[in-house]
Order: sequence, then C-alpha cells, then structure tokens
Amino acid sequence: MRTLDHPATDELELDTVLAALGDPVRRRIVLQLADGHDEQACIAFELPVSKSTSTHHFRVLRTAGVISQCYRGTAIHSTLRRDDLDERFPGLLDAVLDAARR
Amino acid sequence: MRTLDHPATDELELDTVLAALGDPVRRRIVLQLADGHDEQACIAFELPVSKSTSTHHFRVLRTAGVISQCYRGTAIHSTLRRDDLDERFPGLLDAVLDAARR
DNA sequence: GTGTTAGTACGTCGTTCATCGTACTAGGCT
DNA sequence: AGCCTAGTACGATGAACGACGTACTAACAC
Repeated sequence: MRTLDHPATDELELDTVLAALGDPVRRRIVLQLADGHDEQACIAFELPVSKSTSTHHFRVLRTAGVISQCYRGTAIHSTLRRDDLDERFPGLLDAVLDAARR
Repeated sequence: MRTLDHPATDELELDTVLAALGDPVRRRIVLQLADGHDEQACIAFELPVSKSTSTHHFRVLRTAGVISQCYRGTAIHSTLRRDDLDERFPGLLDAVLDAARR
C-alpha cells in the first residue's frame, strides 16, 4: 500500500498553514471538506482547475498539515485535521472557515 | 497634508487579508502594533529588512485593510484596525495573533 | 491478460512577490 | 535659507508559485 507523508501536530507551522489557506482554490477544498464532503475522491471536488493542478493543491494542504490523506484503492480519502489545527492554532481554522463562507 | 487610501470595512477581502498576514515580516509588524507599540514611526519597528522593503510591507497591510495610517509631520502613525477586522472576519485576527505568539 | 480509473512526476510557462539601492519629496527644526 | 528625518517612487533581480499538458504508475474490474 502506498503511503503519504504528514507533518506531526507539533510540527505545524503558521507560515505554511496560512500560505495553504491563502489560496482560493485550496479554501474551496477545505470548505467542501468541512461541509461533510469528506468521503469522495479528489477528482470529485468541484474545482476550476485541471487534474494535475488539483493534485498540487491537495498536496500543499497535506504537507502543510491542514488535511490528512490515505489511499482507498486508487482513490484518496481526504479529511480535515480539525483537532490538530485547533490544538496548535486555536480558533484559526474556524475563523477562516467562517470568513470564507460569506 | 498628504493623505493615504484605506479600504472601507465592507470592502475587506479574505484573500487580501490572509495574504497580508501570511508574511512573517508583516506579522511581526502586526504583533508589535497589537502589543501597544502604536505610537511610533514605521522606522522605529524592529524589522530585518531595508527601509524601502519596510515601506512596501506597511503599504500591503494598509491596502489590505489590516492597519490604518495617517501622517504626523514626516512620520506616519499606524494602528491596527481591530474592530473593522472583527466585524468582517470575527476571530480571525485574534487567532492569528495568538498563533503568532508561540 | 486488457482496460479503466485516480492520482503522480516532470518539465515549462508566466505571474506575482520580496528584496534591494538610488534618487526623490514633504515636513519640521535651527 | 539650509539641514535633517521619515517615507515614497522607481526599476531591477531572483525566487516562489499557480497553472498546464503529457507521460506514467497503482489498484481495481472484467
């Protein structure tokens, strides 16, 4: 089984996380994950970019520690790392999600 | 008297604000402002960059709506737009400040 | 096996951005 | 007037980034 690297909770960096959340396409992914669409493959997200660009954004989110990903067959299962983010940067994710929903 | 442009509260954009807060030098400025150092000229901030780069960062913060600036003689007086940011993006500034202080 | 599907690797292109130095302006002080 | 100080304008440079297409791999279904 293929594996994917994730940073540990105490390795999360504010710079990286803010950079990850700073892109509108990535916020769109995070929003869809937050709204419960976390049982679908990357390709099923509605994004205005190509497949390879989509891969790029998912990887940025993962290496920043915003989401975690694991393989399910050929597809990838992504989830928001809510608890980890809240532990390290309390309130940040919720504030961004809140702001993004307007 | 020279004047400086500021976006209205309802014109603040999440993208721009996140981009502004995403830079470590600018977060340092914001932190110093939040900690009460808001009665000093731009040049008095302790920043690891040149004077012209410093001007650049202050302008990014102002045009994003994170700070407001007005002339006091030749110097510029900068303040955090706490209330405006809280009105438009509740909790965001505090979450970032909190995270930046670790 | 073949074919299909989901995602990756890689190289490229164009844009944006942080940084700088130099030359300049506006306001205050003597 | 002359000088100093705080900040700006402008142009240059190099790095980072978002976007793309093409060619590839891994897992599943048949």
